[in-house]
Amino acid sequence: MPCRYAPLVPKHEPTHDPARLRLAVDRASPVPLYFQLARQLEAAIEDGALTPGSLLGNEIELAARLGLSRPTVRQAIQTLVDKGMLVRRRGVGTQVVHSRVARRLELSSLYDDLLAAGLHPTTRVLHNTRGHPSAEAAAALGLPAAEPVTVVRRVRLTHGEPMAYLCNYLPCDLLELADGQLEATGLYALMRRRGITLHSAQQTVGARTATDEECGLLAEPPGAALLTMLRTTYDDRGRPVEYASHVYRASRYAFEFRLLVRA
Amino acid sequence: MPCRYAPLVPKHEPTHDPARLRLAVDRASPVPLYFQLARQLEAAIEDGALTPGSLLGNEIELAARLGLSRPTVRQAIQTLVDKGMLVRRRGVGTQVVHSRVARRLELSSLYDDLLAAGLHPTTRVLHNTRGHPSAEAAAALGLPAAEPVTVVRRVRLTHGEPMAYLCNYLPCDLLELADGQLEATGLYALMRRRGITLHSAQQTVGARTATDEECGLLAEPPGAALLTMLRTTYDDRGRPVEYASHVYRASRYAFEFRLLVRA
DNA sequence: GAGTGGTCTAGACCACCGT
DNA sequence: CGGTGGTCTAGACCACTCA
Repeated sequence: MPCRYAPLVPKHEPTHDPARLRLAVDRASPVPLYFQLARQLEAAIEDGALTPGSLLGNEIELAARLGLSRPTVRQAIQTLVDKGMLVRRRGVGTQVVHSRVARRLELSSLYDDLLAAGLHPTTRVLHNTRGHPSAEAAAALGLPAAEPVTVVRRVRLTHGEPMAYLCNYLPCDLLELADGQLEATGLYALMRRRGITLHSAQQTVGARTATDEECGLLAEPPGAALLTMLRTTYDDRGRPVEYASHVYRASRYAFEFRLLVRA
Repeated sequence: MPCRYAPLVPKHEPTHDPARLRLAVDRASPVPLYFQLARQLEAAIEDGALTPGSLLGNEIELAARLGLSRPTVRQAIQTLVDKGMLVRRRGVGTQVVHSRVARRLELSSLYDDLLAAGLHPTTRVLHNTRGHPSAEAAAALGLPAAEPVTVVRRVRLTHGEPMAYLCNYLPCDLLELADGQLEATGLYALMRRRGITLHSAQQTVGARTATDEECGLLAEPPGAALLTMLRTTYDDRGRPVEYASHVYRASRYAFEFRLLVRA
């Protein structure tokens, strides 16, 4: 058999007829119409009712079928295009992307990720006091080096096994952190609970060999490779709200994420 | 001095008057109006004409001043919100984000990144033949394990110093790769040149200690920590076009990127 | 209550794709 | 050439924030 790279969609025809999709919006609902439609299309793709490569049917017709205006339908489609689930081609149509990769792009909390993965995360608080930040931490937070900050050092475990060693620096009047809270949940959840809206983060991911102290904390043999992450997190006003220096056991953790090519 | 976390914008007033911004669109230009406006706002932010925290002025007025409709102005603003440069708040206004972090989110080519950083990247091709893929590579590309693929192994250097060891697997009828081309430029540039439109990628970043072979290729001492990346790249039709297994010298390379919290 | 962004409509013309 | 998405208009009403 020759080495072929056949297109996955030989013709631009819908695999299932998208006209048969059960789509309807509820105008009495407080949920925006474009959002209702986007959710239904997303569900149809995940259920397999809209198969990869199938065409969606043109926007005008879709709008007429649903009793919506075209801009509203476009807005719904756009949100899925932004998520990478649909692709638009002028003169062709809107097509469901083939790859079924997990969507992961948002700023995620390690605790929530582990919880969602069923890994029973727990936290051991080593340190939770005011202290002076390192030079990088002060610079990242935009504070003078003499200004004290909240310093939190934790070991994160899954099923009782150490997974990561987390150092975090926060402006000290941002929120109060009780040890009990830090053991019960993640830092981001505590920040959200205090009305802080996270907006973006700058991350640097690297690797190095573990120090003796880290080997002890993480139960790794001497000379083990660790995955490192430095992160500065900003709220929706653009204020830095956290500087983090984390190390992960490379034998038990890796970063997984998806990138979209921006237009 | 007490530990204060003063808001960076004491009052919601523009630091510079955005009404004085020199904004104008050219209706004769083939460039979309919303895009022209977005570019000008972006430039104003980067120049400092729009200072972090300043308000943009309401959309209605901005539209009137430019002779545009409000949806068009909204579209321009939305592109900058998506980039993380602006923040909208209902009842308040549209505000320039404070943090001046580099925007980096797109799927990037190592070669282009190094070139842009002035690091004079070069490539040594170790291997460029058809061969059988590993099980993971075949699975990632959606091909049977018996199907031969193009296997490319390269060492990437900067200023003559090894930086990374790159193994790539491609469907073999996707494109022809001459050694000379691989030495002169990056793989993504060659793919684009062949009309392949990259769309998204799934990446896994981890760490491990180097093997003896890798130490030799990368001029690292035994037991050195390496940064590893596995990547599957898809084109705009959703077809997998590349599976990559890269290792980077942790002493000379780290991944840097920015995350936005999705709404 | 005044002002803001969030949503929505019913049209219009253009640019690009494939046949 | 017909059909598709890309862009744009001139309004409208609502929800939220803040004084």
